[in-house]
Amino acid sequence: MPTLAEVAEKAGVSIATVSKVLSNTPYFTEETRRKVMSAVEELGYLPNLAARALSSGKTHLIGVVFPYVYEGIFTDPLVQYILEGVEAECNERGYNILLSTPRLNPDGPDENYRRLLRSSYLDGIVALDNVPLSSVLSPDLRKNTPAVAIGYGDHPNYVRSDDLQGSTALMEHVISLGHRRIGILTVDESLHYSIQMRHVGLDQVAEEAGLNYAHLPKYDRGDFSIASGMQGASALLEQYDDLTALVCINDRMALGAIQQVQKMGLKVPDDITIVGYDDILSAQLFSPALTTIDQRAPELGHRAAQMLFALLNNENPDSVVIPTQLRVRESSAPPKVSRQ
Amino acid sequence: MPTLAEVAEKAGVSIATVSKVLSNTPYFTEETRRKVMSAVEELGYLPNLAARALSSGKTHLIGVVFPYVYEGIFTDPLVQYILEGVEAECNERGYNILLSTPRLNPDGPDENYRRLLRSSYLDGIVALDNVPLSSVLSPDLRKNTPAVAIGYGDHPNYVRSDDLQGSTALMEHVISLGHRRIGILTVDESLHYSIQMRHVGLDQVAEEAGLNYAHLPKYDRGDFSIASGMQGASALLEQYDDLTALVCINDRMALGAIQQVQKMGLKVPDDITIVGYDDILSAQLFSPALTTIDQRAPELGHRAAQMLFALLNNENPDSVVIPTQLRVRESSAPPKVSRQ
DNA sequence: GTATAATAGTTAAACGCTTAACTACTATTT
DNA sequence: AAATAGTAGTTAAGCGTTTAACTATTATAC
Repeated sequence: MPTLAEVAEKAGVSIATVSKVLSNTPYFTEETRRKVMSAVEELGYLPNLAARALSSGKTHLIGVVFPYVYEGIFTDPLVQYILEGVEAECNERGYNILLSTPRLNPDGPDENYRRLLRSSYLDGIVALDNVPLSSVLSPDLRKNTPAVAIGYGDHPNYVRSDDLQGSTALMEHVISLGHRRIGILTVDESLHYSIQMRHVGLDQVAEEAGLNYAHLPKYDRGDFSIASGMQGASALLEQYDDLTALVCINDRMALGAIQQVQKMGLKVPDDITIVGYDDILSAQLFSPALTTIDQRAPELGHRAAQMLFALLNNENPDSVVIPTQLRVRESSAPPKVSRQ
Repeated sequence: MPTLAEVAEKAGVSIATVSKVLSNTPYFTEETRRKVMSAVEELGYLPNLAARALSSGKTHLIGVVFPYVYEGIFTDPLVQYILEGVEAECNERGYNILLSTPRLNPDGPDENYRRLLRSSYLDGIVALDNVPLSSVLSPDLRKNTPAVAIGYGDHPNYVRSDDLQGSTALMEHVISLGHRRIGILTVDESLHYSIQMRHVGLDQVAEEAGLNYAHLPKYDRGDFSIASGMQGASALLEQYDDLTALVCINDRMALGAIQQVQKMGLKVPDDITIVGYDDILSAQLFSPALTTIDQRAPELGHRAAQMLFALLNNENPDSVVIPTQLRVRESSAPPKVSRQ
């Protein structure tokens, strides 16, 4: 690959002049520009990005971080949409994306990841940070690099989906339909801040309606998967056969639950209401179509990236909470009089 | 950030010695190692990756490239699985992923992307390269960097899904059920090599069964979306109301087609058979569950990455064609006698 | 007891760029 | 006409590594 020096020689100027022309720093003539550009053209010169990074301290690389919280993390719709949003913003500004998916150990994210972050090789970071046990953006890790968190970690700059408002709307919907015997299908809440927030929302609405949330039948050994939704529904209904509604912490578990109760001979929503959270593609396509919460994930990625670039621009952007949208579809209905 | 020089000073040795210790290059005493390591520890030294890249010529960065062929490219299941497979392999070897999603213009991928590739900043590239109009891995672009293509571009090293075998199996399934009046829902084949291959498979099997493929009713203005599947089904059935089967070029169009024919009062599969290609999550969950082709996308990513690392290791890996698997589900059945 | 080889460490060049500091010249101001 | 400011370009230092070439010391061979 040709270097600045070769271009300079061919153009008959110094390498500083070439650098100036290429970076449009003032003080050169049109004549010089032409000489330089035609030398660049002829040689097919391209700047060496490593050298540029070393010299300028800027890599034009944005880290996008998703902790590896479960197998198949890239099939998580949240991940897809965030990636899409961040990519769009970066592409527009000529930045590249370095994708990192650290494995989480009890003592923090993996070594490679920690080195990467602390080495300040990245110009900025957007991280999905919702795992209480091990933050991918702890103060120690992010101190060298501007960062935006998507989630509930304790960061100065964050973008969040309004899980409280979403779960509130979901539970209000179910209760306003007339349901009182409600089962909850969820996961270990220590896994996720946003799940914790959803619980808070469910709890508040339940209490307001005179239900003791802590005493509602609960299956909390799910892992977000369809299979664990089936298991959960099966376990709950075996023990509490009078439930008229199942509120699920995500769509995949809800879809599993629907399949399971149908297998058990119940009709959704006639015999039992089932609702989810996320509004994945299958939620609309499934029969019955799933009542769920759209957390508008594409927005999360866009806003997070915009905030990061504002930060890089030395502005002081405000953190953002993005409201969700209840999608009422076919899987929820008032309880049957006979089972009520 | 502390540098090698500071570590060297603190440890009382030269920077070359520190470098040797850190890279485990022979010829230092245990005593020296201890001094160096404790200096590293105390200062919290981390290598400057830009400097390392400049000096060594290796960035430890693998480019993963998906051309931006349509909006929402990251929700494409193929993309997700490939990303997942490549990430797993890179993570294991301590490489990072640079994600690039070039926009395609008639005269090639966008400028930024071309500069990135030709600048040889990446140690290697895995690219989804299936767009005839504009390769993201043309000889000109990849000449500086080892690369593996996923797709049908003319590359020395590639991984492909066996679209010919997949489409053959799909069409054989439909025809062996007894269907003769078959409609095809597809997209402009100039968009995609793998779509072209699927057409070839459908064609061969049709001809073998005595059907003239070119004369089969065809809707080819789809764009992979559910909506275009609905449109296509509607358009075809309006003109040819005696069709007993619709073969769709991907699952999302197939799911759209099913919804459309149901809306028109037809039952799937009783009145009409509909099959897809891809085996996305919704294909299993949909009711009726979709008969389709599983192209085992996770394998594509894994194999491509393995091949790339073999290349980096100066081996001569063979290109790979990965067989697909027919998934027979509920949406296909023999034609009704009355409509046959 | 000398030649040879192996070990331990240092020096300094190289990677290719950015940019502060400088020179030299021309144009403007007073 | 001298002082000042602006323009065009050069020189050289610096970014933080890696690594080839070197020196110095110690061990081994004969």
